[in-house]
Amino acid sequence: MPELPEVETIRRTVAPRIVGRSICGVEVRLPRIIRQPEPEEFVRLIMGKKIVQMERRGKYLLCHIKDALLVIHLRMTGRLYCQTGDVNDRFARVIFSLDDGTKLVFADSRTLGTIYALEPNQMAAKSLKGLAALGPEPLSPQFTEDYLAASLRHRRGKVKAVLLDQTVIAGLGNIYADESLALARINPARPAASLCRDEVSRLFQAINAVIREAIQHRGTTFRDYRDGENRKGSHQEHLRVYGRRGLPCLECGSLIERTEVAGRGTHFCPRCQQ
DNA sequence: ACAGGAACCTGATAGC
DNA sequence: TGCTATCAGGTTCCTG
Repeated sequence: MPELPEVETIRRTVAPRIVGRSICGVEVRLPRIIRQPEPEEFVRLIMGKKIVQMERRGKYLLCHIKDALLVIHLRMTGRLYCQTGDVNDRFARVIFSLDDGTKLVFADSRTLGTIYALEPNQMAAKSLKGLAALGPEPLSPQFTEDYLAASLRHRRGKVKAVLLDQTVIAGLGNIYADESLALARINPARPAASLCRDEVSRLFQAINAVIREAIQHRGTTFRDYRDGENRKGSHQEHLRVYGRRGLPCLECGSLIERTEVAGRGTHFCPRCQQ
């Protein structure tokens, strides 16, 4: 499940291989991946254009192309990687050919991923709702302890639900929400508004630390995730609670439990996270 | 306005 | 062994 650290790792590995190149071919094997505009118009809009820059916002990848913006979201099982030669991947859904022979492959077993192309006027209008509504990035100056405190204070839901809300913080998903709460020693089911200032402070530090660590480890590969060169990450070797049901807590030895919170599988230490 | 849940999807896995 | 039901979770959409 690509979250911020995985998408950032993909950006870092893909960008050097595509920035400065021009798109000379687009093979759309599964048209419904292309959400906007219609696939034929999509191809016309980006064909022959030079890729100027690649950035990430939350879990979105933004390829700035001359006079257009290519937006990619990997959702659950999407992958984006570069290769040369024939594409044998049975899950390849859209393949961009570049003018140096590189192929940029969007592959997705579950086909929930989405690709958009925006024209300059739409880029200004922020026509993609989810992208336009994103909250601040962890590790950015806009994401402060005061902001997190305010975001939690006037919420009635559970703290984990707030962490998963992309309009509050951009880029956290199920893995890093659980990991952040574990490091902060806060129970995921706690009402968001019930956290005291010290807990908010710990959570703020934990989110930043977890995201920073995970980027350093080039993301978490549970099953599907691969970087832009089709390699696995290594952060799965450093997880505190996610996927560790029944295994001992690294702090206290209690067995990690798995429940459901905010409609998601949720992992926590019953002793450290009261 | 906000919270909660279903729908979208299909490969992997658990259970019979 | 082989089949079927269930699970996985990011986002959007719908309902209360």
